[in-house]
Formats: sequence, structure tokens, C-alpha cells
Amino acid sequence: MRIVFLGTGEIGVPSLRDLAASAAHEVCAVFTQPDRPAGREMKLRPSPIKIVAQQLGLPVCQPEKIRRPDALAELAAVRPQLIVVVAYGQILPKALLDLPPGGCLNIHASLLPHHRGASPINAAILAGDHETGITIMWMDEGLDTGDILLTEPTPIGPHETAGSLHDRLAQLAPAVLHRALALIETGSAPRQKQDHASATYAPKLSRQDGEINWHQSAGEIDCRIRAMTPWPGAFTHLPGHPPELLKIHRALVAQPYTGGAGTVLGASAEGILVAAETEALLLQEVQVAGGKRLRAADFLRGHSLPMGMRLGK
RNA sequence: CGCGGGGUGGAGCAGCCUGGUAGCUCGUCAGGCUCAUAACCUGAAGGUCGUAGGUUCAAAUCCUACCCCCGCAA
Repeated sequence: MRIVFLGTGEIGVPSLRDLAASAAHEVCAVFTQPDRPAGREMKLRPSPIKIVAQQLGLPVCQPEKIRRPDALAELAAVRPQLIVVVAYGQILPKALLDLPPGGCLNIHASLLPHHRGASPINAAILAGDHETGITIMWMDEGLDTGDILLTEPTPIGPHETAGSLHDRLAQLAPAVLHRALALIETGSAPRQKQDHASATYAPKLSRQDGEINWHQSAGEIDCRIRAMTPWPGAFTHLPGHPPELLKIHRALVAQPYTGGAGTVLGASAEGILVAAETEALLLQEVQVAGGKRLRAADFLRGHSLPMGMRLGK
């Protein structure tokens, strides 16, 4: 099949590579977001998808707005039978969805209808889900509301972070897409309506989503830390003038302890024990602004966290 | 020229503003105490203070350039 690939984020890279390597299909163009200022110098950076597409020698288009007529015309000129979309980052207009005779497929990193939207991976961990997965869906005009073609579940481990889950789902996606395309070619691809009543939404994350509320249970806080790692990162406040941000990279739920929420209960080479609303959290890897991430033992050599100190605001 | 923090014995930090003996916690080594110890006591080794220039009687500290690390922003 002649396929046009729309994608921007890292998560689509394995799928693009797989499609390009497939003898059964031809990736006739790759659409991705324009180069954006990013990184410490705010220099223009190509998207991960663009980098790979160029390595593979695929034609790349980077329209500022895909909904504009010239961009649509460019896409129409390629005459795709099917469009595959993964983390593209722009709303697709109906005119585009109607363009390919085979339709538009979207690869979404959750088990729809759960966690529709921009941050499904983080949302699944934050919610404490034990399972998530990849959904291949027939796109419609709504936000991740299209009919489901295929799903592939995967368990969420107890120590899973958004980063590790992202990478696993990225690796999982190509095989699912492969099966979906095979079903389409044999004319036996299903269209299962979503149960819209049980839909949940995962809005784009902001820096503030990483702030720890010590009045939650240790388990909830642990989910937040893992959901926000590596981005935007979970943090709390160290008392001082001015208060300093303490980023938390890794923690464990510990046995029940008494103490006001956010109180430092102890510090050792094992970690920094902090009381939550119920139970406590052992912070194992932390980082202050300007510093590197440090294991608790290293951090404590240069910073004192006396028992009774109150973290957070 | 997007904004900001940082580079000081093996690790993590203080000292810099207000130039004048290299400091703290930990680790390492030796000895001591102890039934014993990751505990405690005593002592020792280990640093051209990121690099290169400049100012000065004197620079970790002030000035300039560069390298590297990190946070914001995406």
C-alpha cells in the first residue's frame, strides 16, 4: 500500500522504521512538524521523525499548518491509499481524513477509551493502572474518539516510569500496526465503536503537574513520581530562603510511620524517609536545581536533612 | 545572541559579594577503644580551586574569553 506517515514524537520512530522496511508497503512521504527551537541554546531542532525519515531517504514535508490548503494539496499530490498518524501534534481537518481511500489510522499509546489526549502514557501510570497498551484506531474528527481496529495490552510494572513505558510502547507499536495493515488488506479489519461513556482524558502535562502533595498516600505519590519521570519531573520544596526545588527521580513506598505529611523521618544511605498522609516514601534519587541527579547517600554528604524538617509548601 | 544555576582532594558541599594560612560531611589508609561493629576516639595521605589570559604586592575570590555539566523553556 502507498502510505503517508504523519508523526513528530520519538514514539513513532520504530513504527516508521518498520513501515519503511516492509516490502508490502511504500512510505511515499513523511509529514512532521517544522523544526522548532529546542534545547539549551534554543536552536532549531528537527523532530526525531524527520531525522529518521532523512536517514531512510524518505521525502519529508513540514507544513506549518497541515489544515491549510497548500499543505493539503501537497499531501493529496502524493496520492496515498492510507495515512498513518503517530504523535503528530496537529489537529487533522476533515478534508485530510477524507483524502485517502483507505482511511486514516492513528496509533495511540493507551487502551482507548481510557486516556484520550496528549499524555496517555503518563496518565495511565498516574491513575495507578496495572495495564495499558497500544490502540490502532480509525480516525474521526474527535479527539481520539474513532472506532477501534486493534488493541494490544501490556502490563504496567510496579516500578515503571513514563520513560520506560514510553519506550516499551514505542517498540510494541510496529507489530500491532503490521497486523492492522494485514487485516485491512484482506478486507477483514474491524471497526469497534468506543464506549464513550467510560472515556477519560489526559491533558497535556505542565511543569506544575510534577509538584508533590504530601497529603496524598505514599502509593499515590509514588504513582505521580513515576508518571512524571523523566518529564516534567516530580518535585517538592526544601525549606530555606529562598525555598529550593528538590526533584525526585526515584522513590519507594515504605512501611507505615507516624508523622505529619511531608516530614523528614530519617536519612540514611538507603534514602530519605518522608511521611505521606498514609505510609511513607523513601526517596532514593534526588536532584537540586543546577545539580546532577544524586543517589540519596551522595546527596546527604553535602546537604543536611534533619529529622522533623518539613518538605513541600 | 531566549533565561538561569554550577565546575573546589575519591564522593557531595561551604568559602567568592567585602582578594591575604584550603574548610565541612563522607570515603580511603594507619593506630586506639570494644566481645564486636557500618559505632566511637586519635592521626595520616590526597587538591596547579574547569582551561587560558588579564588586574593586583597578593586571585578559589575581581575582569575577559573558551570548554564541560545541570535546570527553565520545548
